[in-house]
Amino acid sequence: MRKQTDPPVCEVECVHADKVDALRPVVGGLNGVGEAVANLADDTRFKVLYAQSQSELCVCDVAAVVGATTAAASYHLRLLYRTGLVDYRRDGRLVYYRLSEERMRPVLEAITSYVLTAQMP
Amino acid sequence: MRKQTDPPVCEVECVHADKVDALRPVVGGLNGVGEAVANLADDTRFKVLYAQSQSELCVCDVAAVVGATTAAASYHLRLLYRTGLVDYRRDGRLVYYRLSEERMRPVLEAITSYVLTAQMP
DNA sequence: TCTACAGTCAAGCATACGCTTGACTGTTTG
DNA sequence: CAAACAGTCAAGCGTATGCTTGACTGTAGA
Repeated sequence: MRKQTDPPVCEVECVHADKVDALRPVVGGLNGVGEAVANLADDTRFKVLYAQSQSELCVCDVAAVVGATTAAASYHLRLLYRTGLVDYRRDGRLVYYRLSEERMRPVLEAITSYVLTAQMP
Repeated sequence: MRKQTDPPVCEVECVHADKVDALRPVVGGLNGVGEAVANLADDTRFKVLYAQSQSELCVCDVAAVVGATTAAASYHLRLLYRTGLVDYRRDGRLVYYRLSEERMRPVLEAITSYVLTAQMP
């Protein structure tokens, strides 16, 4: 409960209760969105994931494509694997990763499209 | 240049030069994608931006919708404004923010769709 | 003019993150 | 078996980030 002496904070219903009431249930369903998006919120990691949405690649190739060390590439692949976005298979000395969460593909496409059109003149 | 004594790092062309060569130019065009996505990579900030893609809102209402203090809402709105994603207008004591970068809308839709379908049984 | 309120801003804290480093695992080849 | 190599992992670093706090600005109404 809020005390009378608490700092002024707009509470439950504020200036436009209609809009707020309409939006709150929808926005409430977005819990966890930040964590989901965080998997893409880094240049190197986004590139890693994008590359694998295009082609199955070994760690070594991933590193070459995104311009990172194999340790850094492995670090990002591990994160992506732990969150279920990529899967891997071992073939001799090589480990091949690929996108396993196909539902992520439209997100990748929307973002790449956004970034590429941003560079237009 | 790499010295012979450097740690083993897969360099320019690695195991599958064809795939690497095909992907590198595309991936190279994605510089800055992490910074762009970082604007969405937080629960509160994503909700703030999503709410404004649906309706023009004052800071107070934004705070109520996402469940944050006005200071926190203002903090996120400032970031979004500085990166050009939202704009604002003053009306009396209230400040109304709204989505100004319409190209972001498909990205928001793709991500919300991804998050909402993820919660399906 | 005085009070109240919406919003802003800067300082500071606690935490999280990306990457390097160096040691280690597992596999192939001589 | 030994050497070479792809990849993994944990520790540690510098830095960035989200949010609180408290002071401040600008506007409205009594």
